[in-house]
Amino acid sequence: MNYLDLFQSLLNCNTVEELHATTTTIIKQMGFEHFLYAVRVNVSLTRPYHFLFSGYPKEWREHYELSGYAKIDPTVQHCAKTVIPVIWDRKIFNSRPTARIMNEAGEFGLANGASFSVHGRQGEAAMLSLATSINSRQAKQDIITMLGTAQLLTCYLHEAIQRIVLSKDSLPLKKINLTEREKECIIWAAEGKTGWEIANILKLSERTVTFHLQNAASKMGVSGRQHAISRALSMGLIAS
Amino acid sequence: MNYLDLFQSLLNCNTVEELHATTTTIIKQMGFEHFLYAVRVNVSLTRPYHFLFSGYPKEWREHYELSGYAKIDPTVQHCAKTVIPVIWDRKIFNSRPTARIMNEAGEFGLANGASFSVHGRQGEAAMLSLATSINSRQAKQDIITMLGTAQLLTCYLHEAIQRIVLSKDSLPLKKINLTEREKECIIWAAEGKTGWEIANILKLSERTVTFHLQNAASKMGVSGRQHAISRALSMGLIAS
DNA sequence: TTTTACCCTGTAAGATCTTACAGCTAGCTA
DNA sequence: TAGCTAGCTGTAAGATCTTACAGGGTAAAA
Repeated sequence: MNYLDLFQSLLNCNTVEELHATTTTIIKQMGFEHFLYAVRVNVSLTRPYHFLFSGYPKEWREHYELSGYAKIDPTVQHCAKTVIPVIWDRKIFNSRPTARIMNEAGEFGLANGASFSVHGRQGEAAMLSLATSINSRQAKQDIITMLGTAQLLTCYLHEAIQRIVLSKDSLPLKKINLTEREKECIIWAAEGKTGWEIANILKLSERTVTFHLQNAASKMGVSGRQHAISRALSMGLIAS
Repeated sequence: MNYLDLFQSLLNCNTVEELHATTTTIIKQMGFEHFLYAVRVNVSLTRPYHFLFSGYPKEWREHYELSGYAKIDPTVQHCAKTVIPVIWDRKIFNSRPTARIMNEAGEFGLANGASFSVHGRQGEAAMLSLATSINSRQAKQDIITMLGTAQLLTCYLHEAIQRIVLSKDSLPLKKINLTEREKECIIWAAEGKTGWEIANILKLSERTVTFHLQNAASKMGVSGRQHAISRALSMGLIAS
């Protein structure tokens, strides 16, 4: 089967609902029953934006949320640390409370599965979990066989979410266009240069540097150089 | 064939040489002949750190470098923009100068291939290109079939590079441990708060806030709040 | 017991940033 | 021609940061 065409179809979705339906179809063809995609965007460090795209049983999601499992879930911690996937296993859920998560998940139809990590160029951190209720040696083997395809799905799904959800106006990654000068000034400010130094580097007056930094800050809806620097960095506005 | 075990072996490599040999073996089993992995780490915005891990013909690398192709290479631009892979094709290399790149690459044994993108949680941006000299319809089809596996390889290779190269002392991502207080202070400073405001938020004296920010800055080898903020952000030191 | 890491606080001079006021040029498009 | 965007510059008061000096504490590890 050619999964590539299927994955491409994710990019043609225009609404979250459409994307949900397409994703559901795809993961079923891959032999999974449930999926959960979650992404965190550091628009603000203290109030990051979270988006959840769930194909999990609603009851399990609620229980998971109420129990605060996200804080101790080993798959979440794994995906926060590395870019390689993790296959659900007793070796991973090895402590008392985490083993409980796994057992309870099994009761809700999430017996076997794997979690995949993907990061975007603007610092978004996302993970996709795929699960099946079948609990057999063969099911585990099937997951291993599917690992590459699933990792690829993760990339495509993230790209689709990025386009549909994260890039829309009034949403975290909405396009802010900094001018060249503004970027230059922010970059040098981020390197610890003073206004006077930046003026020398760019052959401008110090006043002009201040001016550009103010403009950049107001475009990003923040006030102050430090805030401007952090916003520009965490939103990937000045990446080379 | 179970590629997972092969990929896991990448993580057991201890030197770059060992990793190179293992990678070469793997990509050959996958039906490719050449590979090129490149990563950029934003230790500094104006002087980012680059690491190249090449299984490309030396002559082609030199020619590519001398010609400044990196600036216009569509695969590089693609990987900088998205997290999904791109298969080399005339549709991608569609302008006069880029078509030339593709033709010349073919002469050096890089006729068909694909490029994969991966980002790390510390903001590293990496790409892996895999290529074969075979130029047939079947070769293209084989690449499509291998796309998932290759994307997974990209993740594992990046993780291995991260461990062997990027995390070593005196190298860009060497471990810097900020204390909780230092992180808190930096985070609030990055949110645009003044020293006095941070003091109020954290129930400290303003002097103490200054103190922690200075400590954090000196740990990171920078001077000034703005520099500290940008370094902490771009090195992922304060990610939640 | 000494060392180490972490945490906390004060004063004060001088450098730097913020924000208010104000005005100029050039190129492009409607 | 008018309106727009981007770029550029000046002055000045007051807020904020930097850096120098100084000092205090707890808790865990060696």
